[in-house]
Amino acid sequence: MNLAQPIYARVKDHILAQIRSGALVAGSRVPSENELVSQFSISRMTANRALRELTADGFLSRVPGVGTFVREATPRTSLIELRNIADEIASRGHHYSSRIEDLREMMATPNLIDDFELRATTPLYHIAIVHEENGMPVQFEDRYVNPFCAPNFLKQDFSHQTPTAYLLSLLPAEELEHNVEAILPDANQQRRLKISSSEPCLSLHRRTWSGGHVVTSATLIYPASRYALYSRTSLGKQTS
Amino acid sequence: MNLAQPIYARVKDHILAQIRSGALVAGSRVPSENELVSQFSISRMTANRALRELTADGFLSRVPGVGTFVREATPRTSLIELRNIADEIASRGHHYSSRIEDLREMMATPNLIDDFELRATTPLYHIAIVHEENGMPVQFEDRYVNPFCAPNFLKQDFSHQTPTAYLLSLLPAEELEHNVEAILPDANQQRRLKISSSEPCLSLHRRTWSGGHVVTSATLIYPASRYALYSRTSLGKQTS
DNA sequence: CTCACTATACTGTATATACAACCTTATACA
DNA sequence: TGTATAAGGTTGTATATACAGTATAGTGAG
Repeated sequence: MNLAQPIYARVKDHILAQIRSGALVAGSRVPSENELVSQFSISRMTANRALRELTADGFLSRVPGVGTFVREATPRTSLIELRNIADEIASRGHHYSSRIEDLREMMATPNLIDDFELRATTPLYHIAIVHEENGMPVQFEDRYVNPFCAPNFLKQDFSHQTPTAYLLSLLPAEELEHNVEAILPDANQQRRLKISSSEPCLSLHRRTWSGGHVVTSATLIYPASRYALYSRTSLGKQTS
Repeated sequence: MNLAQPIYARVKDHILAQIRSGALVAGSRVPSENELVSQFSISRMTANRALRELTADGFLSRVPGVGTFVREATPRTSLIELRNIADEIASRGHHYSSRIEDLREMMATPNLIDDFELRATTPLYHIAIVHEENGMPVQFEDRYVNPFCAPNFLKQDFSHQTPTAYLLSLLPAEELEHNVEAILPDANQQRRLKISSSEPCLSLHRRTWSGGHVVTSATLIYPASRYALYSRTSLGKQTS
């Protein structure tokens, strides 16, 4: 990928890494712009940009004349946690199985170039897999993976480990994007999920970031009669 | 209002106003940094900041060597935030209207007793309202409200303030529960949302807690063709 | 006509500089 | 002691400048 990362992005990563590692906890003071200037031998405008963007992203809070501080961990929880469907099914005491329909390398289409925030077409890995609960299809997973982030993806045995579980074991998910739609299944989806054309489905599109890269982009199809998405969230504090 | 607004913010507002007014539509080219320099007699760094922040906010898309363009306005609802649909529609520069179909007191049914964690049947307030964007129905809201938490609910004028906005102004949301399903609309929903029986819809059921009570329980129906649910989440720390 | 090259425009980043506004602390003065 | 003032550090904004990378249009050679 991009080894020549911009300086301000390296400063952002440095501070984010300290937050994630626990070296900087909520309320901690982060280095001032002038201190960053000395530490990294950069100009104050570059330090300013790094801190300003981290503030816009919700990680920091700045007070003129005082300093910059780590914000309370945002009370936002993803509606859909990154849960492993195999574990989920096992936790209900049911039997999990899967059927892999496709597993190969392919070139990124224009849509995928957008999805992965690429500049030009590159090879991507693709997997299509049907997840089954007691032999009944409950989810169709259509996933693309960035080879840069998971070069050995194609060599994995996905009959014993789901793609989600494998990717999570490789890289921490730092950012998630979800898009949920209601759809009617097309012919292929009807066949895969053994449902009729009149049964609506949830289409959950998820992108996952790690280290500034889009690691994977997946579309998960759930038949409405067999699945719903659920979340319960406590909001520690009210955001302004 | 801040009368002494920074220059870059004025430039942002100027471009946003053009997008909202329709002078700039999706795909339109917005002035280049150098053109903004001439128009506003500012430095290129200031123009760059305005365009860069509008891009980060999702309004613009920039291509090095080519130009800056207005992005497709995707009507997306955050999955997790409690956003006001009227504000959301207004932020797209569209006209919000609503049609109230029901507003009255009623006795809790067994299902509602469960929903509100009650022990016996009690009076509840009910509102049924169709939200419209530029005259087109985009959401049907079927909401029950705990009179204990909002005793004056029935006296409000919900043509000028949505139920969500009113309840949020009364009480902070401390806990949220979401349940998302894909459904096919029944006859009533087809009529209300002006859709066909074969158009799938998202059904979002939300319960909101405050002060240990269930304040409100609402079912929101979105036609699939007009709405999708969206969320993007930064994970400061890794969740299990 | 085709291909390679060039000029141009645009975005992206980085720096040095400047000034304003804000807050805290130390100092001087009454 | 109490108060006003000054100093220094911090964020916030704005500018001028520079160079790199990318895409496109045009130009000229073959």
